[in-house]
Amino acid sequence: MTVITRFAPSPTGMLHIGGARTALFNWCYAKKTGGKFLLRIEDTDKERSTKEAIEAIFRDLKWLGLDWDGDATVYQSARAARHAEVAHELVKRGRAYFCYCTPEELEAMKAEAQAKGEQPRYNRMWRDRNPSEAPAGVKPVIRIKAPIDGDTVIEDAVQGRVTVPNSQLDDFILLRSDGSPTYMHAVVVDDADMGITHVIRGDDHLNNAFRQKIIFDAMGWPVPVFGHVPLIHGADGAKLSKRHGAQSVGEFKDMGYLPEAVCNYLLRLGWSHGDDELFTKEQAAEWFDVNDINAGPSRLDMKKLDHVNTHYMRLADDTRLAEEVITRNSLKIDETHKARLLAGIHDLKSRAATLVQLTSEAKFYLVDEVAYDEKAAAALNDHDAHHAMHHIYDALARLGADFTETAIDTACRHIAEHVYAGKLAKVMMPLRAAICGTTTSPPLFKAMEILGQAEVMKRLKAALHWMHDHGHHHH
RNA sequence: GUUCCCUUCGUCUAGAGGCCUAGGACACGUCCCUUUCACGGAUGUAACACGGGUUCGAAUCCCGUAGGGAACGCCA
Repeated sequence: MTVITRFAPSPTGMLHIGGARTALFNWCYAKKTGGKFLLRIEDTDKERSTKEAIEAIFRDLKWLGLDWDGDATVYQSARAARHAEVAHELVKRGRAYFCYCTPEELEAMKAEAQAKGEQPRYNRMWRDRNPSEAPAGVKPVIRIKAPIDGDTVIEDAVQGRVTVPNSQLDDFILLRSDGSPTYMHAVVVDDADMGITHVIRGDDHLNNAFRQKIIFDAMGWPVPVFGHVPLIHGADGAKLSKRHGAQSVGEFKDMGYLPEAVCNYLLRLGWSHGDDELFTKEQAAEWFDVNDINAGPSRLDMKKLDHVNTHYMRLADDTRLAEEVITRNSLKIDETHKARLLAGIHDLKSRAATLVQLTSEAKFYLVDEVAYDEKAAAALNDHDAHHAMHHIYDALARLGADFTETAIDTACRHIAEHVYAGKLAKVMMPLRAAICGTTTSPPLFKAMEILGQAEVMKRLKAALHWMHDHGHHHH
């Protein structure tokens, strides 16, 4: 039997991080078993479904590298006729029936149940009643004949055996009075028609699984293997929501996380293969088993995501990262800037946790005039610094064609040795501030070599002017 | 309210009755390296929710309790 899994998002919003993980699990399982991974858009809620959301789902899945099989994506809304057909077939087989209750009657039923402290449930008044007794002018719905006695049991691949007494399940609606299918019904018909063998989804659907099994059974269709994955929570343990910051894949992308890092992190959240921490989704697919998904919920830990991302930043190709930096910048960038950036990116990428950080730390390669941040300004606004800067300027000017990392290093250490009793920091602090406008940077001498002598001397001169204008230069 | 699910360091987790003095990763502390910040290396703090069973032996099996979550629509 070929394994067929699916991801079935409803396009009512952006692709959620939890949804992405579900997709990842389904993708991995299909890959592992040599099966298929299908995509179905559950757009039966016409009020809330949007074209933008559908496109965002495609975009984000592709960004994550999750390719789906099948000639075309299945749109649930396009299958309404088939859903209705199955519902009527069920009536014909005596497994479902028309119900002519009005919304008012249902409301009364609910109120009565609540008054008695019971769960609001349909009282099955039309289950065995002859349709000839139907009131005129009421369009019926179709309800399933749910079993009345016994238990319904699901062997869940994640949660284990789950049993619910049938007394808890009522005759829920399959087809609305306007002829449209309910979600519960549409899902089953689609999963059956698509040949889905394994349903891996959020555990908010665990309760639905019982109801869905009833439909599968009524049609005599094989019930797929269910695996209900616990939801991802925020750092405080509450359900992920807007106040936790990012929750959609697009937001993680904007925050500068690499797709391979997001995949790795998400896969490791709630699933494990021993102590393995860093792996590609292809590697995970080889290891993957639904049984290894954890039954308990997990929390999003941005610090750990940062760590995973740091790992993949280092592995990432220089050109790719340079392009990311350029597109994330609003600066006017020419060929000289690009060449500097490409030469400097290697040292830069091992220091940044995200593309956003990388972009910010690469900025000094891309500007023509350095702006000093607060700490850099403080470092320059200093008597010794001004003194040192003159020494540096003179020494570097003498370097001429030998403006290499090594030569610069030697020159700076020479100054430190002879003027500052060997304290190299006395030279480095103002120099870094002048070149980068910050108090942190990648290895500075190398960066200076990349910038080139002309650019460096220009920046040193600018720093000297700045120091002059800011007064603390009496020596 | 009813039903269902969950519970190992702060977080993600390993763990399938003896391999557990409970392991790894992130975070945090200390030290080393160092031109800064990182990285890296070393090292340390830190958990089986609670209470009963079963067993020679329980993080692991069973039952309760507490806490957390989910579902109960002519929403998906």
